[in-house]
Amino acid sequence: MKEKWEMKRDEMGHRCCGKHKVKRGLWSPEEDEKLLRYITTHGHPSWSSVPKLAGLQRCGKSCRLRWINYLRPDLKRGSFNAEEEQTIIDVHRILGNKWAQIAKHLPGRTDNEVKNFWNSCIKKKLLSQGLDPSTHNLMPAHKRFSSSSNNNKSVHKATNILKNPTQDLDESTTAFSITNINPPTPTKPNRLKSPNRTLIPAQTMNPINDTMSSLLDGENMIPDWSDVDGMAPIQEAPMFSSEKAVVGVDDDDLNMDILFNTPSSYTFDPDFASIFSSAMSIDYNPMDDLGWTF
DNA sequence: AATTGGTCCAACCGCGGTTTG
DNA sequence: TCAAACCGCGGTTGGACCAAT
Repeated sequence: MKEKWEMKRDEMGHRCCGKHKVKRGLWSPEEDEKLLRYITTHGHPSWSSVPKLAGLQRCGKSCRLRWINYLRPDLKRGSFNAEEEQTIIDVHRILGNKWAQIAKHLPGRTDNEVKNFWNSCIKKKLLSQGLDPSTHNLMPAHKRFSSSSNNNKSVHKATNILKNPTQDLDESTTAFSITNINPPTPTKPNRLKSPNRTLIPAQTMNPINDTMSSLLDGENMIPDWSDVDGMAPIQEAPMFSSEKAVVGVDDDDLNMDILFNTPSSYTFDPDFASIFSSAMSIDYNPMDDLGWTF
């Protein structure tokens, strides 16, 4: 049973489209075809005029959304890979819920897709690791580790390392895994809701070091945060080589391990307070990262 | 086989910023 | 200068799907 306001809304159409009665809900293949054909032929100088010109009973907003999130030819389909996931986590840590900005670092992905992936997968993963998804800080003790004893083990180990950096660490072994707490969760393949949905094979994605390196000024390797909004995706993944501590991304299980002398994605000053600041500080401020040397 | 509860994703809503007349 | 129209974004929701019971 519909509420009165809902019936009025349906009768009147979208708020954004005023008096025109428009179709809502899932798009049919016929509608997709009409929109696709129109936009590939004419472009979309004005979204508000697209539905009329394309012969669709939809509002311009709905057409725009359908194009951006589904019909655009450059869209990538399928599950997010480990590198994409790490990119999202890292950029989110810097930008927060700026899904559109985050999506710019993931070619072929939409803000909606990133947002859904965050809410359905990454958020839970961080929570299960005792990390606050909004701040990426370690949550207070009473809020975390309620479900996993492994988490406690990892943090205890990290705490020990912090107290005594030389203990447990050598130059070739993984000393501490920040996220190696839960087994890797295989991402489900996208369900094929729309009848004409096609899956495009995953392409090589920008690894996280692309994202982070784009924040750095070339010569001094100092983060240029002023350009965060304008960051363009970078195609090639520069490989840092350094004797400093390295936080890398494990492709197999998306674990971020702190390694030594391993060419990987990030290099940090071997000041352990800095290395572990993101994982260990409850009052952690993302801008603390500025103290890191890359 | 039917039911139920959880997950995931496509699409909608509403707001704020920008453009236009 | 201002109001209306437009656009883009983030938050939210509805419902399809799936697994457990």
